Amino acid sequence: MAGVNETTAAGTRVADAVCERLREMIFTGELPAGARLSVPALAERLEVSRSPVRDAVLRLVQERLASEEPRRGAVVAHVGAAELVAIYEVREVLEGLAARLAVENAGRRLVRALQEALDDHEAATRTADLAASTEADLRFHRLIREACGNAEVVRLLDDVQTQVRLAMRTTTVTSGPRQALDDHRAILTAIDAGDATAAEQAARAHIFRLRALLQQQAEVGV
Amino acid sequence: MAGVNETTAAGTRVADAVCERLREMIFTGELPAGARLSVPALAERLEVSRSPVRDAVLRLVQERLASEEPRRGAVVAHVGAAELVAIYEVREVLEGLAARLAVENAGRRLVRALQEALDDHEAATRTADLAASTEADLRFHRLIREACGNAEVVRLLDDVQTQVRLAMRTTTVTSGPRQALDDHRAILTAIDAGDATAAEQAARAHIFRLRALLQQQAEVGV
DNA sequence: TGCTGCATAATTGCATGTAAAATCCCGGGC
DNA sequence: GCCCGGGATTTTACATGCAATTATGCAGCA
Repeated sequence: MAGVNETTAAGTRVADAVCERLREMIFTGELPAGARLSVPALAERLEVSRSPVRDAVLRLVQERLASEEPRRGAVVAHVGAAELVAIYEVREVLEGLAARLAVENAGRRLVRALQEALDDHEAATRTADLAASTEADLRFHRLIREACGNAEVVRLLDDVQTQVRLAMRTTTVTSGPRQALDDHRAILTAIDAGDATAAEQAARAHIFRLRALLQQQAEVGV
Repeated sequence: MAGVNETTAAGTRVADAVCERLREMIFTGELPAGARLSVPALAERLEVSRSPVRDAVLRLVQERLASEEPRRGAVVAHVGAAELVAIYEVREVLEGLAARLAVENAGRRLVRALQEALDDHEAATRTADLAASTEADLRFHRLIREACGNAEVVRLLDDVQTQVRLAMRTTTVTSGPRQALDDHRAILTAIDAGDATAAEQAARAHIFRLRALLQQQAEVGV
């Protein structure tokens, strides 16, 4: 029942399924930050042998969802407020770059998709639908980075998002939804106008404000 | 003889030694881009069993020194001109960020170390000592990123440098040494003046020019 | 109660066996 | 000459065994 009961799709390795399952367990909190990732224990729990579990845990370490010390095993990584701030400093310039490149590479279709995400976001905020609001927010950012035409940027921002998700499990971060909407509108306006520099500035300003909020909340938390 | 003849230091795993040895083989060209990383063959060559070799190859894949397709093994990654340009777009904003943070965090000691690196770079350029010139160049950039106080930035720029080194094995990139010196002087001047914005701009402009050179050479190559 | 030291148990990291799949080699057909 | 198909060979990915190391539990002592 608790096994890796995936429909073994073509070319699927057990290690991939285990890795995905472990990610899920981490993000749902089933494996909280600091939990030991014992290979034999997980192998029994997931009803597979130790080899694919070992591979999966090593991958999680590489992805920094887990941290390890040699000969002492791996534990679910803990992303603290300080690390999150550092990540947001990086995110600021990467989102700025993505917005600039998106203007240079993309066309009307992007603008329409962004407008739609923004409308959904607005509607979800009005009805206080947190899940839909978060989804539309994430979609807005994903549309921009996937339109930027730079695979490195996409990969790095995906990593950033993963780390942020992990941090959310321990650090509470409530970004003001109204501010985010205003920021997104400014970004869309710049992209719509074809102004790459303005888009970069607006995207950076957006993340800058989120980071300021983070730091503020971290200080209160301390 | 060809084995992993490391002095097995405390806490050292065989897999670590193998990973380091494989990196070395990749960067020296002993394993050229596209070469298959056959686990049994490497295990025999390095005189270890297949397990640590497997772990090492998986890590190289995660580091993107190798690429793999499921069930078809891994090969040494090939970083083409297009990928390198994408990497330099990212590098531009990251070096800019590092320079800005360095101004905000560091003090006189950084300025002195940078001045020294710049002097060495200048001297090496005058005597046409390519190795010393490259070393001083790399040192200048390393000093800045390690002074920035953001572990994420350091890690990402280290990754960038690794990818660039890998690309150098296939793509020839000769950056104009005089331009680099001028750029570095401008960066140092801004840092010395404590002007974070100017430092960010100067660092970005430096990488921007390197990227323009890359694109130019790539076009000639095509 | 709280700490120390030892025996037990569990885990890590490496070695090796194996089925299924991919690659390679080579002769035959067009 | 060039492409296709079939069998031998290699390789991958998983399973499992094992020694060294580390964590754990527990008795004894202050």
